Amino acid sequence: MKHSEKTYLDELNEAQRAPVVHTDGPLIVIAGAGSGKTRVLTYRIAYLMQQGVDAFSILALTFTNKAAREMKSRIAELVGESEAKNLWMGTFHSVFARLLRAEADKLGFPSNFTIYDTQDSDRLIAAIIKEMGLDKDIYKYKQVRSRISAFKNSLITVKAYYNDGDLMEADAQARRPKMGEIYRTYVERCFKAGAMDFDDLLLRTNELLNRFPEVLAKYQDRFRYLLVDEYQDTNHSQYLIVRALSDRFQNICVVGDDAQSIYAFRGANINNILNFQKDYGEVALYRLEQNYRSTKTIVNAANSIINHNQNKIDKVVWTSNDEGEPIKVHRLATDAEEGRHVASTIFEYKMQFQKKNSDFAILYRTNAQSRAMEDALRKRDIPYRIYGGLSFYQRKEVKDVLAYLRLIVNPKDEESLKRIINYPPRGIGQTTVDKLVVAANQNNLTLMEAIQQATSIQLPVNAGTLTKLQDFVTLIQRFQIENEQLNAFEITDLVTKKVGLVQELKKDATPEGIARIENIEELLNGMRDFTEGQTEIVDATGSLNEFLEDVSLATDLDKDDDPNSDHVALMTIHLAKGLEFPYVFIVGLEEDLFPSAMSLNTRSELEEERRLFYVALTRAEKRAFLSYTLSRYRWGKLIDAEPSRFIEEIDSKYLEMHIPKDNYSFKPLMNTDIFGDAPATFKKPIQKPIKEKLITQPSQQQLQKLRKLTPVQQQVSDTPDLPLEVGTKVSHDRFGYGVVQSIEGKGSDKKAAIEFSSVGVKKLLLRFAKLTLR
DNA sequence: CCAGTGCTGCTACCC
DNA sequence: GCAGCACTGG
Repeated sequence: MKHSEKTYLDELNEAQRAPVVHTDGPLIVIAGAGSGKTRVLTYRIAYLMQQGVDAFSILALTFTNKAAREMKSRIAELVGESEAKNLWMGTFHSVFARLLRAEADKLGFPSNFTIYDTQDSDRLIAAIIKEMGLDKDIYKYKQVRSRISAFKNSLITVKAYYNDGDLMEADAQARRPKMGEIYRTYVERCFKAGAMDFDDLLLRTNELLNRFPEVLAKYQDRFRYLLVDEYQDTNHSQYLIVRALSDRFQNICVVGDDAQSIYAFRGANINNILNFQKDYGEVALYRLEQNYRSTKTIVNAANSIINHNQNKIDKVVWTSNDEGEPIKVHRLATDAEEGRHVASTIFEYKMQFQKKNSDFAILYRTNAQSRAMEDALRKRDIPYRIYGGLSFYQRKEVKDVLAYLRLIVNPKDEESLKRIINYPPRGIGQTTVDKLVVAANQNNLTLMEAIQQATSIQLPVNAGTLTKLQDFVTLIQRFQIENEQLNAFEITDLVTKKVGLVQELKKDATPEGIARIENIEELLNGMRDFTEGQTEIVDATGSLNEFLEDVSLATDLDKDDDPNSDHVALMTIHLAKGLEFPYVFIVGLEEDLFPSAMSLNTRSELEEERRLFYVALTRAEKRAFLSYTLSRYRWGKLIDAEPSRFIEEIDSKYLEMHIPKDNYSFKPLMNTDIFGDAPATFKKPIQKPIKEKLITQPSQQQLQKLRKLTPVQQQVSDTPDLPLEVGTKVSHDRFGYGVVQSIEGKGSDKKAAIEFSSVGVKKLLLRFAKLTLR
């Protein structure tokens, strides 16, 4: 069903409508959190199309593939599916990967080039450092990789590096004078392997547009309308691409929020948004300041945080929503306690207000914090899903399968070959691979070619090894022939069976081993869905090529949720950008964790952490819960923690503090200053006399401690956090086994109707009933 | 060449 | 607390 133009413009407020109907020329939309910025982008595209702009000439760059998909399907609702299909929409990386495949030959790359992920890059860099005989303790591959990445994101090519005395000097000072050589070798090897890393997708696009004016002209002419979401998070390389493409028509609309810029660490340049008005002439500026997402309390609390930053564009985010509930702040003794507290609060809210699991999100600064949360949720039988972390496609067993597929598609791929040439073991060891690499480099061949020409280049291996190598090449070549006839699913199925990957994994009967086999099965299922899903799209073939492209740029967030599953979401704050949840827990609000210890050196880094906190808080619609601990496990050790400065930065009138007095005793004596000053860890803590609603039932803490001692059967009591809900199976001393039918009342009056197999339904006052879970 | 063991470094985030 | 890697003995 097509909406008429009027209908959907009516769905926007005045501030939102203005940038939607301002079709031509450069414009910037500064959009506060929750102000409907996605809506503006979506409707703007729909509006352009209704004004007669061809879908083919619109390019929209989003921050995640998921955002692109959602926007596209919404546009399809507005203007029709067949039209929306022709839009170019996606992340910078996926859009320009596609463009590069079309133009790859100009840069000397095969059109089916492989995309190296971070791990591939790391392995290649580590190999190069080793081959060059450098000290791996000085040349740490991760540091080298991130430096190379920084070069690329600033458009510093190898040549530019060698022309820049300061850069070389800096590396020499850092005792890494060979940095340039590593960089050069890395670029050469990627090129020879027909591979691009993530940064190359942007760097090579710039190269393409700079070196080939006719290519630039072609795409300038094609993409007459550009839209860029999350513009505050673009890096220099992305900025230059946008700049180049929009240069001719200048119909460019960028949307962003400087207060939500959280990716400077990976090269994002906040100046891109701050300087937009200088970069283009006659820029129209629109502000979206009304927040539709959150309560007044949350919006104002968030404002009070961000006001501590110096570097910002002035804007006032406001809302006409309800006042809402104060933000709760809890102090817990340990990370495990924090987990239990979060889990029981979720449980309590679910019971009291009939909430779904998906109404809750737990946000943390680092992935490592998920464990304590998981443990607690699992004990409470609360379904959850962890987003991010090690993504599915990065798991070892999955990458092994993918390496076969990548090698079939692109036999030059060095990293994939090295990964699987002896997996499953086929008698080709490290020594042989080392010889192969040397021979390939000396003769300027790919590894695969070096094997094929082993005799003529006099590869120094014995006859047995040579046969094994040649058998491997034959295996891959057979697959290549098969691949011409088969779709992605069929070829993968064939590979896993023929190579015996699953048999190899079956040797390991541990739960981890079984999980690995299941992952491979899941990969196959995913591929089946992919191939079947592709049949509707005209120019898609369901080929392995396309699948691998999708996979290398997929993120964990992109994986569709099963619509039937209802779970609590666990993720880092970075990942939560752009999302919203009724109830949000922000955990681990401790100095050195959040703000991260690595951010404390400069003001700008600290300000980025603060923006990160702003992003976290503004995810919440109804209520936010903050917590911190007095000690937590980090790197396997229990370390002391002090409350994050960010808590103090929130205007205290929005807070409700829950600081139990008793768990001061958890502080080790060591931390008391022997000279009698206040303990150093409590530098002006959070005990200022705020509208304190201290916990009225001290039993809660005690109970949690009690539970810790009796983990087998939890004693049910009258605390609001008891894990009882309709359907809970319980056991009673006298009546035996039963199932909870309904719950009424609260506090000490809470009753449950329980159906016992022996005596039928009984209504019990939970204060007295001695129930245990079973 | 391979399997088992000990050591290291990580935990800041993502396409 | 764990994963990935290097080293070593068979």
